[in-house]
Amino acid sequence: MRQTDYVILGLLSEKPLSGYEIKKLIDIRFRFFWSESYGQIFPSLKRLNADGLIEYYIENIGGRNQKKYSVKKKGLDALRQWLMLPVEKESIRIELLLKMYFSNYTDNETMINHILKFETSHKQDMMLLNMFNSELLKLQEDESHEAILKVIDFGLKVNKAYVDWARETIKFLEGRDIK
Amino acid sequence: MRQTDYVILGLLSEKPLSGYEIKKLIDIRFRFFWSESYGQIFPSLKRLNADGLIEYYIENIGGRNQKKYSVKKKGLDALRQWLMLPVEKESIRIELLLKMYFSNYTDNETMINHILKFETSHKQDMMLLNMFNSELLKLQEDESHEAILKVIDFGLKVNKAYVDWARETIKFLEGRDIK
DNA sequence: TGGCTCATGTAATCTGTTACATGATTCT
DNA sequence: AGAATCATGTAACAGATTACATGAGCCA
Repeated sequence: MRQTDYVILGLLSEKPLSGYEIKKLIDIRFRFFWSESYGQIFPSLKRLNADGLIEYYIENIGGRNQKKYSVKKKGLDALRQWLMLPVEKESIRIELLLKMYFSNYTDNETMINHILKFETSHKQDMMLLNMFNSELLKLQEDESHEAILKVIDFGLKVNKAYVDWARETIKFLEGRDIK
Repeated sequence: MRQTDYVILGLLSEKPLSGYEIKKLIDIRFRFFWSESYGQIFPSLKRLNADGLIEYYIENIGGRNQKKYSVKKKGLDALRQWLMLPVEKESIRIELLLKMYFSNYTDNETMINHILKFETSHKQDMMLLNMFNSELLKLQEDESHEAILKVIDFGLKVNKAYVDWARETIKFLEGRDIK
């Protein structure tokens, strides 16, 4: 059992999904802290099914076939076990900071452009997070989306830090440019 | 040429280093945004040397042999080229957020403990960053450590966001506990 | 003397991405 | 008709970690 397996079990615990839908969900909801490729998702579904943690039925929506997977008791048990296990150290790789660190070997303009792209991309993320946030608040089902709201809040805080840093650093580099 | 190669070229551009020293530097200075294992570093040094981007001499310090690598012109050129290339999208995997997202399948106490560990670890990171920061300021060589200070500032901002979130979320979960 | 850190390195394994194949449906 | 999206899947490759091997000097 690897991390991909648990992400899938977790998502299926909400409602039955196809591999394709799982990929889309991860890309949208988890974009700022997780990612998976088809090359991970489909083999994982195959294994989980073979091991009796999930099952599927073929659903036909508008003449289109989908393999809808749902989680079985054994799968939920595995999910619960995993949730109690110590959290793996997060893995983070930010090439931009590497380039910033060694930036005395390039010019200000290059670095400013790199950071501008970074800023734009994370402003985008913040917008998406804000949208997702207000959608959840609208539902107001009293049913605990609280945990999810906390995850969104994490994203907003961290992305704000990113964007703030980018702004300040661009200003700093521009200021140095004039001299 | 992969990312590991450029990290090494960048570090060697400051001063000659052994593979062992490179590993230590990355673990300490880059800990909050990068990591490399020996299984990446040593083969990379071998390749870079074979391709004429770096060279080495054996240094004997206190009877202990070290292969000190230094970067050659071809290596610096490669570094400069890479700095101008578009920045790779950062890759981030935070298992804690996955567990938070699915936390309705476990109890508050478990989650609080997970988050406490996270908080402690990132407070530690902040302390290290602050130390590194004041050391650099002391040097005050006027020689531009500015870029490095900016990298540290990034770390401080992001880790502060982590710790703030952790504090708030623990409070929230504890509050829910009493009810 | 035994354990720790220094120091270099590799092989096996695992993880993850990319590119491709296939085919149906929907949209323009 | 042709392009885009839906949908499932795999093989090849690339990237990265882990565990191990080896050996020397340092410290208690």
